[in-house]
Amino acid sequence: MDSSARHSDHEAHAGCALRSRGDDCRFCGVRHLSICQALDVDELDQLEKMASDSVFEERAVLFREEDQVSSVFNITAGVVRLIRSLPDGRRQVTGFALPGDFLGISLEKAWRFSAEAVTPLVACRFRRSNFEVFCEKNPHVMKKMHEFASHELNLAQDHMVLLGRLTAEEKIASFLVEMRKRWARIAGHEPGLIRLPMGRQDIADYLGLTIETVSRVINQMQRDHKLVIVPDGVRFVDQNYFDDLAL
Amino acid sequence: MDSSARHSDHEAHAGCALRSRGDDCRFCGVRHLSICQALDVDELDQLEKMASDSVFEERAVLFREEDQVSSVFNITAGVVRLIRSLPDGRRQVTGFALPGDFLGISLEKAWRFSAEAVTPLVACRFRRSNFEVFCEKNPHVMKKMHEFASHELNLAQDHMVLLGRLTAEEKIASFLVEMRKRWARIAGHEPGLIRLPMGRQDIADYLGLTIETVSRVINQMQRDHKLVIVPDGVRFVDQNYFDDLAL
DNA sequence: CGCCATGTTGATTTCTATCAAATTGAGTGG
DNA sequence: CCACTCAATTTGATAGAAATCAACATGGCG
Repeated sequence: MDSSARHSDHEAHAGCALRSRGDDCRFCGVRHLSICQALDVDELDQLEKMASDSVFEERAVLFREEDQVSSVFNITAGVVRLIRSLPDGRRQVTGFALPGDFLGISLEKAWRFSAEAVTPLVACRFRRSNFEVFCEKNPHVMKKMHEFASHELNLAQDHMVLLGRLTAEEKIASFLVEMRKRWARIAGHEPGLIRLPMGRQDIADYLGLTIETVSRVINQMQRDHKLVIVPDGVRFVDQNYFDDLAL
Repeated sequence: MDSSARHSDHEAHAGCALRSRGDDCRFCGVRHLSICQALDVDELDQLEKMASDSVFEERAVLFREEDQVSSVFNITAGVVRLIRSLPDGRRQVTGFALPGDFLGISLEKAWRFSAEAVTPLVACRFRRSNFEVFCEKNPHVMKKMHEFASHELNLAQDHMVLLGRLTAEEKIASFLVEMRKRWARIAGHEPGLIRLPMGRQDIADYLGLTIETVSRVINQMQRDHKLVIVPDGVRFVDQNYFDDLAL
């Protein structure tokens, strides 16, 4: 859609060295992480005809809770926050979508959460109606969708334990370990730097804490020489400390 | 399998007037609520050959976290608690399975949570290997499975908001409203009595609270004439109060 | 250089957990 | 039928973790 999506400056902002899909699914940097890993060359061809690259600025809204699901997205580069809001303004961030993650797994008519770009974003976009037909015509794509949904469900249950039963310190440690694992999977190796492109408020809303508590706990961890805070993220100093605390 | 499953005393204990599957899926009391609603007469026949009624006593363990998934279950009568435990004994109840609910939607090799009977229980049991083949041979069964998983995912996100952002009072109100809705769907009408077959500790572990807080909040609601506590459940007095507080 | 959003730090409050004890109630056996 | 037992629940007193309220610092950007 927008060829600037492939420019390296976008990728740098997105906190991810992966290329966007560009014009050819076969060269897609996130294919091995995404729903597309299930597809053979022929299916990939079909899918490519339906796909368009879509670029969003930081803070852009991809869709809002209650909106009709007219498109589904495969994140190519950048980070998205998924938000459920209460009428009085309280927010729960139910997850962060990273490169390779898919938005629209549920095939329901309306979104049940909002999605906002945390960083500049590139996403592979499909019209929902086309995508649904594609799924129903390819049983093993449907199965892969179901596997993704099952995986999401497990992650959601992990997160319930975190929200319901962990202390603030354990929540932060679990979050940092989770981010380290997810970036490692994307990069293909354990990164020295744990990138945290989302702000403190987003982390707080993800962990069921306040921004002050998030700030205090992370800064206390630095004072205790468990990590160092660096621009755009943190670096673990005492790996064991985190592995012991994390869920 | 065990014909005593259909005796009325079991059903009374199970807190549900529904009949078990018995020998014939066509007469199953929870069919319209369950995965089986998607099946035509022929598929129902195939499924019936794979099914066996399975009875559990109160407190019986259906399976534990990490166990191989050798069977999947469709709850016919009674209530199950789904539990994730931390090494130090902290527990999070991730959900309660009621009649019509399916355990084993994810088709992974190992369970990610434990399941224990809260009441005497009747479940329709399938060997996992058979069931998986059945799903893959019937694309619209796979689709129905995926719809169930998507629905679970939405419920999980609702629960994240509850755990992360609601006060104790709001959590209790939301829980009671949730139980009222779920029993209403099963009974086919709004019940006067909201059945709570699970103990206070289970409710606490579901809501991320302590047993003392659950007890205090419910009893305070009674003192404030918002509800009355009755054997096996509660009865709403001030419906508006709950609708206003609930998520 | 100064503005505004974001993040940090400090003081205090509040909600819920914790610790402790009393009460209820279902099931058991005399 | 009633006393007894044990688990579940309720209630009370206190402690503690995180929220709230309030400045203050930082840092990117026009």
